[in-house]
Amino acid sequence: MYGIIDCDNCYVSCERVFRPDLNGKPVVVLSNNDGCVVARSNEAKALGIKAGMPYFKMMQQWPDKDIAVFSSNYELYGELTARVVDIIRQEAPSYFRYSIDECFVYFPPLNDSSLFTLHSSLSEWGENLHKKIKKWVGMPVSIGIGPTKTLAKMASHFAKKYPGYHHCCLIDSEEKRLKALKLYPIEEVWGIGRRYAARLQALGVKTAYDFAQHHETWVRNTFNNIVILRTWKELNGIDAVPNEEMAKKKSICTSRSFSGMITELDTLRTNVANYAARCAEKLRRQDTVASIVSVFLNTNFFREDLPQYWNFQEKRLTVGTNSTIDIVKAATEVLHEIYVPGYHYKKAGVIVMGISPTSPQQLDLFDYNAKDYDKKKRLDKAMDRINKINGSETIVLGSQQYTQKDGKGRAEVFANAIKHDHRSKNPTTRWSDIIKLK
DNA sequence: TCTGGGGTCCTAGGACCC
DNA sequence: TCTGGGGTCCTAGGACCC
Repeated sequence: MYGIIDCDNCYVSCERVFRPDLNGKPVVVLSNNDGCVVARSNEAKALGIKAGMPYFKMMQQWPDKDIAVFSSNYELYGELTARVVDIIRQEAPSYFRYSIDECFVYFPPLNDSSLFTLHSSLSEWGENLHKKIKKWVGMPVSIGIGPTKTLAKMASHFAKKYPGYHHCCLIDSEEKRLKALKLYPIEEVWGIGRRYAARLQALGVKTAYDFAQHHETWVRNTFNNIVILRTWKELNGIDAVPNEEMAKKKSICTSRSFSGMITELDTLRTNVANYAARCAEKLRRQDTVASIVSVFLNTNFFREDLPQYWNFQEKRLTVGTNSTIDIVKAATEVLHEIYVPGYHYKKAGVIVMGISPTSPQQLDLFDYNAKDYDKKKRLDKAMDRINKINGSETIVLGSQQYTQKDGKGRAEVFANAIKHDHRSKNPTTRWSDIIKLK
């Protein structure tokens, strides 16, 4: 059996941990630059606020509503969800984290597990886990349990929707499985996206049950696609979606939209240097190196009145690296190749690929600077440590600093202007934000 | 005025190998 | 008249997920 633990309205719930006064009120969390709505409380959903809706449109549509608005604060969300995972680790025989707000657990056959000497049933296990996470972290979760991951996901939606389940829904019989399938719209099935849903509906498939009832040959012939076939099997109770071993990432991307638009190469270069440095940090955190560094650049697609430009290029390195200096250098070189003056740029990003383990590493026989490998490694280690203790970007490369000329032509450093007008504090990660009790 | 930021997997087709 | 049989690797594009 599989279980999935899913944080309810994750980002909103994180914000409410330190703002209990917002319980029961409409709350939304925005994307970077306060662009779109990415998380909504149940009250906000009830108002009709859609996921992905631009913030300015929400304000136009509900100008007078008392809606609490937060800029995204990933430092806070990352820390609180890590606490949730810590509890799951203690309570589950084995688990794998699927996303920032979801975690799968795997239950071995019943008689093999001592877990069930403590809990008489799986649903009791789930209800207790919910209580513990709510009490210890303040995060509400929904738990679904079923014979396949797809059915567990389905169960978690029922747990979310119907209070009668006490936050945990269990599909452990043929009768329950069929009942759940009949109540479940096809477009909400895990693995069925917009395109497949439209095709299926056109073929008369409205519910998960309609789909599961079709013969395997029909699915094969209609879609000729192994992914959707797995989903069909899972709905029929056959374990088919491979368990991800939480492998190391095969590509790592850091990209941002700018709050305004950028025309100057210098400013783009500073941004790209920062994204590259973030990629290097992410590589080091999973103990890997990359041998391909790529950069993309685009103008504002929403501005049809302006000329449009998009480009992407990569640089292949002889030796895989996770050194901030190396990756920033490579990214900067690529940027110079794709930058064309005269356009108003809205977004840039760095993607590193060709990822392999840090060791064993093939070095370059003909590289005269080989002695620098060690130096750079120690430098990165020192920087990572400082940034971990004192907060990210406490120490950066010079090329990462945003500067502008003052009246006398001297460079002044300033903070990068990603818009975060409604950002909450970080009481769990910043000394300056610690909550004072009276 | 204002529109996010990450990832994965599969398939078809082309280039190449013996 | 007749023109084999088996592979691998890479890339682009399309689908999906959160």
